[in-house]
Amino acid sequence: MPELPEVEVTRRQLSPLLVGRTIRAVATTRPSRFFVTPPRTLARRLLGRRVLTLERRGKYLLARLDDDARLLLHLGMTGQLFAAGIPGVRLLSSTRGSALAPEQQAEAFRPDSHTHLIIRFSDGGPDVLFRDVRKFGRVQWLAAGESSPRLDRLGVDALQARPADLWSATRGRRRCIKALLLDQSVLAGVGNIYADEALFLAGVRPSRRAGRVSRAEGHRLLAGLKRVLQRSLATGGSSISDYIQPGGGRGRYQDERRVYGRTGEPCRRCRTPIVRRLIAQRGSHFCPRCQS
DNA sequence: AGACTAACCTGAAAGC
DNA sequence: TGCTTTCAGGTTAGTC
Repeated sequence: MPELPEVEVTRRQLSPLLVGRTIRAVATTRPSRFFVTPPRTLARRLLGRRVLTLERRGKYLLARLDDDARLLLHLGMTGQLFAAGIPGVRLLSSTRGSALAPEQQAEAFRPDSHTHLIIRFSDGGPDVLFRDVRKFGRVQWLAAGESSPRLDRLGVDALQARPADLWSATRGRRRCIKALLLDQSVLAGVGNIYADEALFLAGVRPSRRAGRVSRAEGHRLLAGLKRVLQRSLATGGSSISDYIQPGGGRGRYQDERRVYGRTGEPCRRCRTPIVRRLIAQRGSHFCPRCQS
């Protein structure tokens, strides 16, 4: 699922497809929760606007427009932002990424019922598409100066966090450390995969009470978190379920996972089978021997 | 404060 | 084989 690295990879690849271009047409699917701003309103507001910047805040993407309005995007669980006409996207969007037949790889994506937003530009170049099978993603238009509770709630971006940020958030807290890591108001951008990976690197069980995490462990936790986030960024993110890059490529970080989705497989450090348990209402993976 | 639940959504996987 | 049930999870909202 898209977390900080996937969203940042998306931002980097989507930037040149958006920034500096003027919107000529907008096509959408029917109104749904996907559209925080109703599709017709959205289309009206975007028409004729030029995109000035594309930035990331936690798992959100924020496009600034030339009228000082902003377009807020969230990929949710299965969101895919990409350029139209690139080969193979439809097939790559299926889970598990089985091997593709060569003739299928050359097949270009055509908008389907899950393609909720299509943006066309005045330069006639490639369209930008937002596809989301489960519709957990969000699109919202923000007027100039309009605040957004979603954005305002976010804590420090996980890549910018300092040990003191995590330390102060854990002091005296009874909730488990995994829940705290997933709390976007504490560290923005962390999701299930990287929380589990970071906890493994720090040797801390996801079920441990946050207040019981020592200063040294907290330090290791944040260092481990940044390490896995940076490494994932460098490998193009994790293409575990539906994530694809705007250019159609797949990330490779899933090959480097230490615990996430490795239930029953041997721990890479001690060979003990990785355990999966429901913690903080999330599937949580850890090594029962390496993490305490 | 925070644990828990429901809701949203669909396709894959598991169950029968 | 084929139909049915379960499951996955980011975020918000609401209850206790």
